[in-house]
Amino acid sequence: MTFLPLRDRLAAAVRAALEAAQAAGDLPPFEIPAAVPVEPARHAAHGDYASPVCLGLARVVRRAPLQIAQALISHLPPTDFIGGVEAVAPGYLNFTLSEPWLAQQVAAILEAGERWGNIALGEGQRVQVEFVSANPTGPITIGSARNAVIGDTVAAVLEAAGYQVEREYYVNDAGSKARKLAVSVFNQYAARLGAPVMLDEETYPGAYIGALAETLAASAGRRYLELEREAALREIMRWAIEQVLQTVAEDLARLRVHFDTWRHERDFYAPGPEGQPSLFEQRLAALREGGYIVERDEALWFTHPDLDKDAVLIRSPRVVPNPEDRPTYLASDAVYVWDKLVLRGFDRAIYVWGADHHGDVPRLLAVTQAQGLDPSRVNIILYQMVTLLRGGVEVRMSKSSGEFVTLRELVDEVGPDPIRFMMLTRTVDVTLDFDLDLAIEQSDRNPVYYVQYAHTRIAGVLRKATELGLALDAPGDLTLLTHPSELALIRKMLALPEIIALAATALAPHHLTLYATELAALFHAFYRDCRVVDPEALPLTQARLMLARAAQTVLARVLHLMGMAAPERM
RNA sequence: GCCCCUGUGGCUCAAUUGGAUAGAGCGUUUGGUUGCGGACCAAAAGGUUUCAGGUUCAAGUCCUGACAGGGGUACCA
Repeated sequence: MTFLPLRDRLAAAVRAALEAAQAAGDLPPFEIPAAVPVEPARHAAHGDYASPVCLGLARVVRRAPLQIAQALISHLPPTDFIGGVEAVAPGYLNFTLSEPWLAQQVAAILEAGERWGNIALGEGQRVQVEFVSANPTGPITIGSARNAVIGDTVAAVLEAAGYQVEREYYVNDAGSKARKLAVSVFNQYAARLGAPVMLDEETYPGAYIGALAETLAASAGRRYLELEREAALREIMRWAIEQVLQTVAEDLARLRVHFDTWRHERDFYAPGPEGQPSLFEQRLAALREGGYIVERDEALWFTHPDLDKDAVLIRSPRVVPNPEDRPTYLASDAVYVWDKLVLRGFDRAIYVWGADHHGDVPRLLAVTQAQGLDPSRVNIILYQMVTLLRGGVEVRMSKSSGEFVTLRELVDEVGPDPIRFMMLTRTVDVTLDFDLDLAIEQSDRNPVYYVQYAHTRIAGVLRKATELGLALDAPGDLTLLTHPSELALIRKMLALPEIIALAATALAPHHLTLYATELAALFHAFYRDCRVVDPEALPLTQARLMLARAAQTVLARVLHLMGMAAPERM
């Protein structure tokens, strides 16, 4: 069950009016724009929606915008939802929704339930959202929390918008970071058993390394000391990464983030079945055939006219001892985008990257194009960094120094709801200060609880009604809903489909927090102005109970889209 | 140097992607319930959207150039 956003329905009506006016000779022939603009009115005096289409048409039609608007009004097709239209200087068409129609929509929302807001925008296209994908070399940090929340919420929004979505975590287990993890574990393992350590390689200092080494020593004894060094490292690497991934999955689950698939970079370099070349070798051959590979200083480079540099390294014997095993990230990116768009057949691939990776964007798009794929099928969400504030002071973090706040600590301290909400309050383009004290604080300064409180408050009203013996699902006379606060609440509930369209199109999940806050505010205003449970006025009570239930449903829907709980009590 | 993001009331941010009178929260000031949960609501003050040009019927939004803050610019990922 899907719904057409009201603005789309209005745009269709305006388009029909344009065509009818032309057919009737009231407007000269001209090409009607592909997209007829309609937007929510910013001021109540302008009605509910406004279309500036006539302003832009004035030149081609060679007539004053206001005249065009007036001509359109008489040709507007009859609809049940338009209550009034006005042509206003300098040429706007202002629409007011029909109030009786608005009141009836409460029933439609109740019938839709948590499907309210679903739209058909995606037309069933398959989209992969790949996010977090942090190096599996240690616990998830708070920096990845923003990534996780953005990715998961974008995925949820796209699902609501009619896409088939898969959530994927890309496991970087083929690079030097993975080796560093293996060496780190090996060294502490060896030290525990009194064996010499490898001093010539960098290691991670975190306490979790010690825990891994402890487990390894307990389960494997001296086995890895007796193995050839590189073979031991390879095995330890594989084992350690699986261990880390397990805790990564657990930590993210505490934030209510789950993945459908975990794709391992290493698989791109494994030989194919029956001695076929690896996926990487296959893609490398294709790129070479396209003339995108140059050889220089014993290394392979990717070159493309769209790059600002003349070439980017794709494989070199100097990166690491075993170049067959360990190419650069660009090599993997090339294989991976092919894997997504061709081998697994996604229509679109969405990447969620921290802004520190912005330099990689042109490379990924170039290497996509170089393989004959349309780069517009690749969308990269770049989000700015998070700074964690405690007591008003920035908490500096660095994984390589071992000083960081883990996601697990954060979730344990403040719970998933404040984290998810606060990570979504701003556009991805803005650096985010995460105020730990505010997140923990359970007061009216904390915006997180404002929305949840509205949901809780409705639950309280419904409990009260039940105590008085009222049936919550009894049909009420919705025509009794005429109070401005009632209608304002309904108007906002009806806007959900277009909010989802907006968030899905722009890949901008922050619109949800804004919408949820506005919806909550309108419920609170309704609650103040209109007593719901009134034994002296039972018909009105039944109608308002329907409205309250509908509002609760929409609030719950938005909270769930954001991955938050919709509590009955707080 | 080059690339990316940002600059909007005291503070933190929105603005449906180029539309009319730029909106919220926090903070400040002043009020509100002998009634469904006060984690609520109302009112007031507070703005030349960093600056200078340009495009357009229309610019916070697009273009050019400054200025300021952040990030990136490895044969790391």
